[in-house]
Amino acid sequence: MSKEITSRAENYSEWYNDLVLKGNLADYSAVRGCMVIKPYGFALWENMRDVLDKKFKDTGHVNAYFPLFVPKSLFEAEEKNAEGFAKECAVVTHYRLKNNPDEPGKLMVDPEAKLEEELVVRPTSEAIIWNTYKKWIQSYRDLPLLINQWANVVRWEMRTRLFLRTAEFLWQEGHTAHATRQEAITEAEQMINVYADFVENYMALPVIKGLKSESERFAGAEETYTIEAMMQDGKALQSGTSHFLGQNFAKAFEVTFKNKENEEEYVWATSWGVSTRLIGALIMAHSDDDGLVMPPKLAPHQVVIIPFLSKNVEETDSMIAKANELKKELTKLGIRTIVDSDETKRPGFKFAEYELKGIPLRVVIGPRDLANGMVEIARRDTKEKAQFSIENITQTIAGLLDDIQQNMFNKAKAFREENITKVDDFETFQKLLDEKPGFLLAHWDGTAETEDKIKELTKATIRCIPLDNPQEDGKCIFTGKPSKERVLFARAY
RNA sequence: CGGGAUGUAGUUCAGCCCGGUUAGAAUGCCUGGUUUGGGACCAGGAGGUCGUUGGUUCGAAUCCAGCCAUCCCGACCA
Repeated sequence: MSKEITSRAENYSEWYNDLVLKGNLADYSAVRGCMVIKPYGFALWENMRDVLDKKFKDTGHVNAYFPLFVPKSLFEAEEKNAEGFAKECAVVTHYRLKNNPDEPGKLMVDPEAKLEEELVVRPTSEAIIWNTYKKWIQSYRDLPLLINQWANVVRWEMRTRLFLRTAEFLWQEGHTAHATRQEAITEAEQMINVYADFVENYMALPVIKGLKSESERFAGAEETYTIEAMMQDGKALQSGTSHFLGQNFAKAFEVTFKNKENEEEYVWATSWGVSTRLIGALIMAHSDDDGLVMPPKLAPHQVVIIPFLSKNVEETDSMIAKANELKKELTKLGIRTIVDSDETKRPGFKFAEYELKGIPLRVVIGPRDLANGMVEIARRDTKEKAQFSIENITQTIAGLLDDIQQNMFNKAKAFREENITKVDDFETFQKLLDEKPGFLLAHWDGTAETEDKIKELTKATIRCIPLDNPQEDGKCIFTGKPSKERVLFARAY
């Protein structure tokens, strides 16, 4: 009532904004293009971060932290990388303010305090990190160097959207150095697999792994691996990337090592990252017109217990005691549980509120059911309500959480399968994009010109060349030239 | 960076076209009471230098100009 959500059918992007704002994940700030991540949204990010961080450590990586500022001379060292990001860099030019003599009480940039060299606020950290690696790497014995950092970066985007594209965002960036080309490629592949595993098994969102075409590749990379997920409006969202950087950065920053034969060699590099954008993906993939739907494995709260309260103080106290007792048992099993015994809010209000927040399970403890040894459990994903015996209730709840996790994945996967189409002529290709948004598998002649033209005409881009792609002879959908495999096209966020 | 819009109570907005005593509503908040199995009701109360600077005027939320900020749609991008 007080928190009306725009329906998906009515306006998909307003629906998305409503969920973020009314679901208490984030808020607009006074800073252009920058959002405030609220406690509920940050708790979600922390859960994602914890899982990923463990996966990184399990694959041999360690965390470190590098500076926010990159001197311009370092930033420009790797030309392609610099060129790719130049248009969206925030730059620090001064280090001091002073009182404005013309406007008392106001401050102005002190022209005396101009920096000798401008500092770029990192849009990504390759430059500062490779400048550091130069000092750290001398011998093959120093390799591989496997470092990750959790950080914020700034990209001065023209147009921003909560979580999907903000001027400042949080992410992790792994930067590794290797002795051989093959080892670096193996690392880049390993990390895209780590991401795919995370997104599929924790976010309950199926992804397509693939390689970026040359024009979609990361600036400075030889090869970019990507995972692409489908949102409920059929658009693609790039959810994570892992780059094989070749020796580009090693050469730009002169990072060399002595191999066992005492020969000087440039090191091989990778970098890989995922950002708070994943939160946007999670929202758009699973939520409905009643609010957020959180996958149990990442939900800040997995279970909310609502005891029914009445005028009968004794009865109310016993309901609250039961609720707290259950919470204790669930917490012991590692299930994140909250109890809402707020007497000033009616149940209906609470139901709506927790549905909006997307809490996977709602357990209602009331005198009526309890008399029969039952509690009511409602699941957020299907909206089903049912009575369950209070005996073994913790097992029941644990089982339901697993079931929801699996169901959400299956549902998202079924939706994706329904909306992937093989297309063999351009007319159908265009028609489908407008009438039935989704992913299109089509033949492409492999040239950037064709890719550009298709993009210009349809706004669809090549999301990736899927890994393990079946090889089949065909003709480019646009030019008719021969092609060996289909690539994935879609409109994207 | 082009196009569109907005800025008034914590929030969403009305009032502005056609200037005039004390700037309204809903919701939220506080107090008291009745309620509580799907977004309760009654009564009382607090809360605004109308984004900002300047101009016109006897008088500006309202008219004019500048500035600032935010949102939406495009192009660009994780």
